[in-house]
Amino acid sequence: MRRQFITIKDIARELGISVSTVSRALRDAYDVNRETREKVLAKAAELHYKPNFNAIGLVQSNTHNIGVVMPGITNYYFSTVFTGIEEVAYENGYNLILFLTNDSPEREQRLIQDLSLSSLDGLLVSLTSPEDRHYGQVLENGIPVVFFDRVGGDVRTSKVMQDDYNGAFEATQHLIDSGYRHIAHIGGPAGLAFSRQRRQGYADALEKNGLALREEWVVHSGFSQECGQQDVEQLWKLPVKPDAIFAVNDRKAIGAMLALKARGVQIGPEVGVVGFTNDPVSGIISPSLTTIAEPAFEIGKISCELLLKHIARKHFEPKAVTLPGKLIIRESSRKHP
Amino acid sequence: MRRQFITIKDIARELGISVSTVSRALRDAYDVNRETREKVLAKAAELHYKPNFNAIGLVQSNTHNIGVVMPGITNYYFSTVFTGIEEVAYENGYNLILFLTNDSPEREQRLIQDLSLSSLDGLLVSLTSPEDRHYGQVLENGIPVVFFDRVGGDVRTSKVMQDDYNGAFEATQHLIDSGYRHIAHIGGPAGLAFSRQRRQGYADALEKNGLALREEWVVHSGFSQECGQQDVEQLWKLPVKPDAIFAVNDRKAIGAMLALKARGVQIGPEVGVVGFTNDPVSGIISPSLTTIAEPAFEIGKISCELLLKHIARKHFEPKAVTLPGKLIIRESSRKHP
DNA sequence: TAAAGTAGCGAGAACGTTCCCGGAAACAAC
DNA sequence: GTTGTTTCCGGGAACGTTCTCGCTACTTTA
Repeated sequence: MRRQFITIKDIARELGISVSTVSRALRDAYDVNRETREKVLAKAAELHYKPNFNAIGLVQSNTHNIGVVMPGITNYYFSTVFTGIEEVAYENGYNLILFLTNDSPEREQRLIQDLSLSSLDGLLVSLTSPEDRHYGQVLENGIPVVFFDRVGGDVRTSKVMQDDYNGAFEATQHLIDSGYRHIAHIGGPAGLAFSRQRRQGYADALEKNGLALREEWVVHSGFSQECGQQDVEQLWKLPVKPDAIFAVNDRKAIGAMLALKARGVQIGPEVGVVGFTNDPVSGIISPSLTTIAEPAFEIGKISCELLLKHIARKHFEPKAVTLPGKLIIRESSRKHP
Repeated sequence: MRRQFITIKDIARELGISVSTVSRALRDAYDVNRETREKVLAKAAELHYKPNFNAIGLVQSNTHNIGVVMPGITNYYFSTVFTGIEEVAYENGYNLILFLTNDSPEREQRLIQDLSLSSLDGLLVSLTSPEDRHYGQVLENGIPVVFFDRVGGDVRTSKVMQDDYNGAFEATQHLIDSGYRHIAHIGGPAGLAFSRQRRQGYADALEKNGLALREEWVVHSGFSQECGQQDVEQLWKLPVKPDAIFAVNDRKAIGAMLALKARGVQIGPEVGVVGFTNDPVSGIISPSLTTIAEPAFEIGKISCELLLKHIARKHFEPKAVTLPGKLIIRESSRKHP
């Protein structure tokens, strides 16, 4: 069971010098002769020496591990954020330990309880629960946390998110500019901050253009494509039907489009649809989906960079970074060909 | 910089007993009085004790970390495999450290060189390079490796893959059964084993049905959608054009479909298309894509289960598991409506 | 030429845990 | 009352590394 690796003791013995010297030589070169250092480096390479991070972590109590907590990894947004995180982490010699909550708040809770804080230097979190209080204890233990995308409001730390409000505003404004007047909104879970933000952007755009917000045209449910389909079914039971839909994300927008197609509704001319995310699918489907592109990769990069700063400096002042989205106009919002 | 956590020493001191006893009490209950054990457990909970995995790992030289090496995480297949891996790992108390190669063999090489073997109990790998020799050293160090999806042939260890040959055979047979006779194949990088397998399945299905394989109708390039588009451009320069395409994966199939659409070719009636993967997109696009569904989630689960067995038993006999794919018939291969 | 400074190195504790071994106490058996 | 057995607990080494301190030998300064 127990494995045996080359250690600095082996190097020291073979070279007839002390472990202290080997240790110094392998890190900074201070207090060690150039020749000695080169001999150590050569021997280390020859023996294929690999440092034992458990030992280093034990004495330095840092681990070069970063925990990433996400609802899932199978969708475009999160996997792209992760790729951004990975780029920065890899460059800085950090490993990423990925935890998935599967959109279950209970699992998120349990995960944090079980988390071995001593094997983590920091945490990058996109919340599953509507609140972030359970991360307070992590922070108190001196483990920096950076929230991205789904952020909370209770815990004082850095956050990175897209500009949900303005994105939603712009999306809705675009529908209005395209000639639609009866605009519905199919949103995410009502408890989550970004659901509220996007809804607010939608509502304010309506108001600014003198359009009334009809409560029955605003539906909140889950994130999935199926939810999008169900939401449309619900909307289409109403006596007065909308002529456009702003969806909280592309998956729901696509669900909505499928439901509309099934009803024989022409997307674009009859009913306009705008999503949010810019999932690659949105450019492939037919008609292609107008959407707000989220800077997912950037969000991953910036989150990780901020976390590294928190790790490096105990009292790094928390920052809140908001990145703008970008309206991508495609066919699903073209009323007049 | 240095953080302070509750240790078993603190528990021992507060309870007036030795660290050995606390250590025993927190693990198996053998050799420790029930009362003592309960007192320890209570105190540990009260102080919010969390074990230090660096220390445990140092003495036991196991870490409860599994490394996962993949080309990327942003596509459906790999993110789903990862989710399967995560399920098993989480149940068994293992953390996952995810490394991405970005489809760069050099980066894969460098990654393995840098890998701190002492902080890993095992490795789950989908190859980026066409060969697996560089993992030999990892195995020699006593770190079990399990390959999935893109497996190699040199290193003797467990492998988990889908049945590429039969999947490709079935896909091609389906095209023939549907009435297509001039079937082209747009494949992955020629060096990779599964590219060859799928190509062979395609070739054998042609042969079995008495159709000639035309070398100019077989194109090998990368994996991306753009590659699929380019491959079609290349095929459509030929004097005799194919009337069907079997693509090595859905992304290339979709690229091909976009290129065909751009040329005004009707997909289905004029040219049949079959992919491989069953990416969710394939059911959403129009026309929907006929494809071979890969058991991605299952592959993740089984790979991780096998790896855990290798970790538990030094001389666990390597297994090669092949999972069947499943033909999903949709619109893109419907010649006669 | 003596004092002071500096470069380079080694000894040994420390990090938090497990594990091996020895021993005390309690009890049973002769 | 001695011996043996069991139950429970403590001491201390070990894991591989860093880090602090102190020592030697050489160089510089006055």
